[in-house]
Amino acid sequence: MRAHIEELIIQAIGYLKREGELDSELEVEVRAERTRDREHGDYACNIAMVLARPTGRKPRDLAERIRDRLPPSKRVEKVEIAGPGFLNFHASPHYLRVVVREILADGDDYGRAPKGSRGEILAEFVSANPTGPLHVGHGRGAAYGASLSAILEAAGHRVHREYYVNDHGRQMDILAVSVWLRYLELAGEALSFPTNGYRGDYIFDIAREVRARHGDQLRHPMTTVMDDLPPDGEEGDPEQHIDALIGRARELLGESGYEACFSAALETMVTDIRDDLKDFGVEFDRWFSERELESSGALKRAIERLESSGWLYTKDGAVWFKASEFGDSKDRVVIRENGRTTYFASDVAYLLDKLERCPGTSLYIFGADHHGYVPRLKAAAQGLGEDPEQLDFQLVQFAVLFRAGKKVQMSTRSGSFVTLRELREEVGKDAARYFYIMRSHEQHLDFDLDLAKSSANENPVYYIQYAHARIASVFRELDRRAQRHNQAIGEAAIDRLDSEHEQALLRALGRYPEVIENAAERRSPHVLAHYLHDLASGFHSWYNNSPFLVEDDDLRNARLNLVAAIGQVLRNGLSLIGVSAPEKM
RNA sequence: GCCCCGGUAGCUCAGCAGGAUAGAGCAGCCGCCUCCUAAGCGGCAGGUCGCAGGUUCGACUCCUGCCCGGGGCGCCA
Repeated sequence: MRAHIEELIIQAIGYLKREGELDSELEVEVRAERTRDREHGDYACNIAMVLARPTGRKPRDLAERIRDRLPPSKRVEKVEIAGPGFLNFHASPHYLRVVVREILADGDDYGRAPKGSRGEILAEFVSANPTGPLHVGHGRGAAYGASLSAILEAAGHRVHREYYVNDHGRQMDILAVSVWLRYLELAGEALSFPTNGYRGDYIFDIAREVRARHGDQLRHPMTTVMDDLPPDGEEGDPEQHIDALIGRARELLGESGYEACFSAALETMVTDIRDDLKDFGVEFDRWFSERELESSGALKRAIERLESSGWLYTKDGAVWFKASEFGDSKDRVVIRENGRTTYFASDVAYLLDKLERCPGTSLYIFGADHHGYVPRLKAAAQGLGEDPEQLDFQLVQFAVLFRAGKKVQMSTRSGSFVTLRELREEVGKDAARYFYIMRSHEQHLDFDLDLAKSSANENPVYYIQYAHARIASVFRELDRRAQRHNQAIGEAAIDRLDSEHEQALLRALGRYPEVIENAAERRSPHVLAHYLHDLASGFHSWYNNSPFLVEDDDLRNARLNLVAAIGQVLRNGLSLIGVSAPEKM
């Protein structure tokens, strides 16, 4: 509808240009917007005020000229000029009639643009290191990424969802060693666990598995393990200690023994994360392994590409990328003095791989703490000879849990953090998904656990779900009365929906496709969450105001059409944000 | 020091590609179940849109500076 109105105005201006009323060179960007006040019709356009300056004419005069030239439209009842020169468009009854029919006909597809009608997007999100279970911070990225991906898809984009698995670096080695040490403990060795090791209980679980599979094969006496290692903790450097321990593990276990610990840890963690996310309604098309970048040659290829364009140089024994040439604050090391590639090198390789596979947009969804990556990845894109505009970064701010009005403290190292799984078990998937995205992702989130768990009216999730359940219950009651909903009769009598509540609901339903579009463009699922809350509110209000199951066949069926349409839109919207639409509560 | 978010009603937040009287939920107060689920509805009350300049016919929205809160700045991952 909005696009339709904009088109009408563009045509009107075109006429005026041809008639010489307006300078044909004049550049105009027409934008219609939803009015806030019903008094102002349904859509308003400020184009007359915008053009007043360059043309040196009075806005109201211009507005009249434009109105006179507007092509007729069945969807527009009247156009008024108001205030300083707004063009106010009132939707026609015809348009409102069509809305319900369209929703009932399209069903689950209502509000969905044709697949592929917009560009292709590769969305990467979560990508948490597989060194431990997901915590509540990852939860927000997961909920946001999944909801946004679904919305983008509904808006017509082709979307690829990817999780980048950091299965390569030092953290993974530390994880493997942690597992091995716990294994040794289980085998009966006495040891003091390194300060920087991973301490969570899940490490024991993995160690038990390793032991079940390999028995005592990987056992070495602690005296050998610790022999001559730099000290840990207070009197030493924990970093040096753990690195030496990694070296020792490789030495004693050999390639295959070490790999046993490593892959047991990796597989267990990735599987655990995958299951966790699946239960959260978050699924990926691809789990992209960092190690694959090396084995597939992508890493080498990316570095060569930077090299051949002359963006690499050697300093202090390391190879650097001239990121500062492209606006990054400093140059970045690609190959370290010790010959190993950096994490950044993998990022560049993964980026190259993404751009080769997806010709559209590479969407990065990061935690806000990663904002420093933005300039360096844009620099990388340019260094590769690609367009940095293809990269889209969305930074998700932190979520802080509150219980009984107090902040819930989290500490990652100790292993006593609140996991996503725990959160899900406590408040449920629906509430968690909704709460995570109900606020703008650019906004810090106070996650109120008590509110999320509350089954009272203050909980917005239940409020929306309740509207849907009530709708289902209306049809159950109809059934109980042995009556049938006749859509055709309702459609013929659609003009009977003339109360304020009904008119407002028709307008709200018609707005849904624009909400999807807007939420997609702004990368903001919260826009949809708010809309659904609004729609539910409109429904509850109507529900209390007038009965649906009335004697009058025409009126009853017309109202049931509207009720069914609202249920459909609630369902469609909720499914995009991963919240269920219950039939009963 | 530099960079990124935010500062709107008592609380949590919408609104911000400039527009017509600044919105919602919660909390507070007052009402509504012989009726399709009261997990609901109606009403009242509540705001110097952090502060100061600037751009504009018009600024919560854009620009600059400052103040306050959160986060980030590695040959770590």
